[in-house]
Amino acid sequence: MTSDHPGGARATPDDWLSIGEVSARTGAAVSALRFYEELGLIASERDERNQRRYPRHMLRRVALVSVAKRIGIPLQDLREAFADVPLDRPPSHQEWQRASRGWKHRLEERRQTIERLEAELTGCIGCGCLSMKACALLNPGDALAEDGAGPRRL
Amino acid sequence: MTSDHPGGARATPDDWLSIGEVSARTGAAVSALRFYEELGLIASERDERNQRRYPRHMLRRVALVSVAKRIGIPLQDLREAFADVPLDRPPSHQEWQRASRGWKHRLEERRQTIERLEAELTGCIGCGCLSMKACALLNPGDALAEDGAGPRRL
DNA sequence: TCTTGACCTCAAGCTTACTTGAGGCCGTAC
DNA sequence: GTACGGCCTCAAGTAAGCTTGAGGTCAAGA
Repeated sequence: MTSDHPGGARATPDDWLSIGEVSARTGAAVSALRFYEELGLIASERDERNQRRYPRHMLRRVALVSVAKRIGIPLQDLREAFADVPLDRPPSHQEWQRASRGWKHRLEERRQTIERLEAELTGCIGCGCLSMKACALLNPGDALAEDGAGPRRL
Repeated sequence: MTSDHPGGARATPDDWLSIGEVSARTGAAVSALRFYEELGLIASERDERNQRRYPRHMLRRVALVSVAKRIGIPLQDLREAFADVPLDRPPSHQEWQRASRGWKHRLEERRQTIERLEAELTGCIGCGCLSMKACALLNPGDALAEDGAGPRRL
């Protein structure tokens, strides 16, 4: 999708990127790209020399993978989130939007978790974390240590 | 744990938690706790039967480890961030504060990364991500794809 | 007395996310 | 023509973060 509308054909030669080009432009290692392909996270076609050729829209997928990696979300989750976005053609605006929204939701969750932790840690800084019972960091939402541990030195 | 204040000594028997107790109260698996100890992230003493005994303040360290894990920050980073906080005694208010602040900073960075990504993804949703050049997601701060890929539709 | 449960060690195994290495093809530059 | 760079495959290795398994100790309950 690069040149202007040569009209018609979906892919003129220039539309395709080699694995090295994709690597250079996304920052992902060549070996990582091959690996992502194995996982079905991205896809490529082959040229007459059996070399991978990537359509431009694949850059976006690679970027998503890098993002997931950067913030520690498992690639498997990414796969699920973008399962409905086609790999074999540029996704439609709508397809992309739908998946993006789900993914954004995922990011929001992640951010909120961190925000909560930040707040808790701020509390801990304030209290010096000497009050173990009150420390939210110590009681992460679920298993509250409430077995009457008795007084701690304050 | 559990009984109240037998008073005085820094460590009356009741002040110490078994590995099973720590596991129950932090949610970390027993095997994980042993692993964290190997890494030097937490520490324990032994009782007369060679079983691990954890001082209460260790719960906080375990909580920190769980947090790091939850948000995908490598344990090695945690180790560095809390390197100056002693393992062999309850950290002083000051020691804890200093390390906590560094760690909070780390959390903030993480959150900001995610916020940026969220914003970028929102942009992508808005634009349908058809404009590759403008897509921040595709150009994560560094390697900009500026090789004159020519106009894209839209 | 025997069993059960909680703990111990050490070694091996597993998952995720890749990297590295060996061996080989092809096209271009010197 | 040969060296080089970029690509290919397949297998093995690596690092992080644990879990699982084998084999053993000890104390308390039926």
